[in-house]
Order: sequence, then structure tokens, then C-alpha cells
Amino acid sequence: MVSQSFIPIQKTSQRPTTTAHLAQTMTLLGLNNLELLEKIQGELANNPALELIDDYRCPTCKRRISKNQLCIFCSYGNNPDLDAPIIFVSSRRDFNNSTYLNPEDIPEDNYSVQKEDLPTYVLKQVATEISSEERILAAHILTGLDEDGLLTTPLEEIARYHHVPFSKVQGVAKLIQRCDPIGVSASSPKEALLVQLSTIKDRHDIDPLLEKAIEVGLDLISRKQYTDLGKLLDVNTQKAEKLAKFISDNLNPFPARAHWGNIRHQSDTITERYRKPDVIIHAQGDKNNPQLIVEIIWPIHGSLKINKDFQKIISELPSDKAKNWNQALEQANLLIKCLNQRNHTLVQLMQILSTLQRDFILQGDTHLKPTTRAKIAKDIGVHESTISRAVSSKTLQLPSGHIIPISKFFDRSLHIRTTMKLIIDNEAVPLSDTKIAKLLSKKGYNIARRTVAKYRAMEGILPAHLRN
DNA sequence: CTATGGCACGGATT
DNA sequence: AATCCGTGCCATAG
Repeated sequence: MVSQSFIPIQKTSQRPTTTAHLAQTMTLLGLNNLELLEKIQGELANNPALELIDDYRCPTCKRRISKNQLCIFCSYGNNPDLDAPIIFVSSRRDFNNSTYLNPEDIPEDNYSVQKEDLPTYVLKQVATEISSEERILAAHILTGLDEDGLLTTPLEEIARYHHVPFSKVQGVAKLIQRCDPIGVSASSPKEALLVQLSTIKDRHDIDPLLEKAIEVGLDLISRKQYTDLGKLLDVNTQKAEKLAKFISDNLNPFPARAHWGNIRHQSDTITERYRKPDVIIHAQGDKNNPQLIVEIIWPIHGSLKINKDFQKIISELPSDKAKNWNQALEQANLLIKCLNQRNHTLVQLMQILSTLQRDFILQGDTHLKPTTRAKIAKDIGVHESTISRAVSSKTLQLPSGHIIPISKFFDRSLHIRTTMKLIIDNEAVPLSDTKIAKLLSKKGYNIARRTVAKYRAMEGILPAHLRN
């Protein structure tokens, strides 16, 4: 069904043969790049049979490349078919420094800054504005940030620690909060929102009620209880919903997380860490018919190899003593094989996904073609659970710079929901669910009236009589 | 009588 | 086996 004009991928890996092989491949596949990095580093530390050598090779085709470079063959792949996406595993993005072949091609992303880098990143911004004494305070504040960019240690404590007046620490904190990402080092989501609001206020007119809404009604907003919010603010529900929409569209309660596509902030599902995506898709060339370049991020540089010296020493040991070490050797071998397998599966997955969902990638939510993990599994010829693992807990950066969870590719109703939103956005008079259902079926989406209601609820859209 | 939300069922998906 | 999702039926509100 999917036109499969793939770039030839070397058969570096066979199907898992042993159960151990299978088990480990499965575990590795379920890890995202950050977890994988931890895993590999752990293995390197514990297993003397394994070593990381300065032999930079393209993880996809094994050709030799230089550090932090893309593989010419894979990235620009001598692939005559421009409609086919180019897929490759790339190690060019080092976790600390990255070089891009084509800086213009790389979308602005504030996601590339790794978690540990956030303090440094912010400190640089304030460094010029403050005295060296204050810089120490700033550093102290910034080291107390949690993953969300919020401050966990109270300012009072910091003041006491450094024997300086509270107001001074507060001053530094205020300065930091105005840095990018705005609101960083706020003590709570509420404070972060207020700071962001006040910076917007400098440039635009905003509704004074917004401040009050955040101040007193934040938990109502997050629970989407607009009616109650309205009562609290003494306005009607529509107005309350508008306020809430403005807040969720323009403000971010967790400063360290850049805006995540238009992911719905469903109460507590935002557990994703602030980190790089696992896959990056670029669009290159002709604006109207660009070629997709899919980079699967590989967290390490150099090649994982069996340590030859180690191997030699072991082979000379008497067999009864070598037993444990042989096991380590086995394990190292297995790991390397399984990592290859993991890459292979991911490449295949992205090949199918980026071909099938090309329109979605380039043009947005309305063009998502609903698929299931099971179908993809069938196409590649692997078990469903394999795909499930490959998809889970991984994120992808679209050419637009938005980061989405890969599981969004499997959203069964996103395209309908977005067309529905379009209809509602453009309606002259509020349309009832029945009418919306009819309009949708004209566009080829046959869904029940009841389902329209469910989708509305999902998108946080009010029923017709409460809209205007 | 119309519009909509709650509940529950069954089939698909993971 | 557990979960998710679309849908029908029914109660309630306007």
C-alpha cells in the first residue's frame, strides 16, 4: 500500500535468534534516546568487554565519517526518487555541541538545550546585568531548579545561606524570571504564569481579569471547570472559557518545557522530560514539494566495539577461570547486536510513517491518516508489541519545530477533531452537534452525533448554546 | 421538542 | 488481559 522506494539499507542485523536476544532488543527498543544513553553508559562502566572507540561511522550504513558530521551518503542519499523520504540514524547531534551541515535547514529550536544546560543558558543571559556577588546568588537559584524550570528551594533559605537581605535575592530572582524561558525560577506554576503575563502586558493590552483568573482560579482552569471559574470572577461561562483559552494558548506553567506543539494539557499526562526529541524531521528543497529528511537521534559518538585486548586475555585464560568473563563477552556482543536491531527497526518504522504521514508532517493535523500500530507491524513484518515499544515514550520534532510524541501518528480521530475545530471556528451561528455531524459527513467523516459531543469535550469546546 | 451529558456496552487496539 | 473508543439509550434542561 505504501510505495516502498526505500534507500537500500545494509542488512546489518538479523532477526533475533535467541530468547535473550529478543528480550534485550525489546527492552532497548522501548527506551528513548536519553534512557538509551544512560543504558549504554551503564554497560560501558560495568562491562570491561565493551569499549567505545574513536571510530566515527555512520550508524546507518557504517561508512566512516568525521565527528559531528552527517553521513553524506545517507543524509543526501544518492536516492534518485525525491518523493521518498531519506531516513537515517544520526549521531551528529552531540549532547553538548552540535554542528549542522546546513544551519538554515535547522529550525529554531529551544529544545536542543539539554536539561543540565538550562542553568548555564539562563546564567549567561543575566551575567552581564549583575554584579559578581549577585551572580553567586543567581547560580544558587538556578541550581535549585527542577525539571520544569521551577524553583524548589525557597528564596528565604538562599538569603539566609548567603547572609544577604531577602530583597536582594528576590531582586535577582525577578531578573532571572524575565530571561528566556520566561518565568524560569518561579516558585510555582501560578507565579510562572503571572510573570509571563506581565511581560506580555508590557507590549500588548490584555484583559485585567486574566491576572485575577490565574491568581484565584488556576486549578479550576486546569480542570476545565469554566462555569465555576466564571462564578468566581463574576463573569459568564463563555468569558471564563475565553480567558482560560488565552492562558493555555499563550502561557506556559512549566517554563523549562518549550511549547509542545498544541498538545493538550490533559491534567497529568505531561510527564515528558525536557529533552531532545528522539527523531527530527527536516523538510528540504522545493517549498511546494520538499523532500523529507528523517534523522533518528543516536545518543553516542564513536563505535561500540568488543575490546580486543580484553578478548585476547580471556582467550588465554584457563577455561574454568574464563567463565565469568566469557559471559561478559557474550553480553557485550549481544548488546551491540541488539542496538543494531533497534536502529534497524526504528529506521523501518520511520520509513513507513514518514511516507504514509507525509501530508500530516508538512501540513498539519487535518492531514493525519489514522493508522494503527498493528497495521504498521504487519507492513514491516514484526510483532505489534515491537511497534508499540518503538513508539512509546519517544518524541519527534516536526519541520515546524514543534515536538510531538510519536504516538500522535496513531491518533485515531485527530484529523476529524481538527476539521471539526475548523468548522466551529468559522461558524456564523453556533452549530448544534447534529449539524456539525452532518457537515462532517459531507466531508466524508461519518461519525455519530454523540461522537461529535465527545470530540468537543476532548478539545474543550463548549456546547452550542454556550458559544456565540 | 431539541440539545446535550452520563452511563454502559461491545468491539478494536495495545 | 487491560484499556481505549465510538455509539446507543436515557434522563435532564431549556
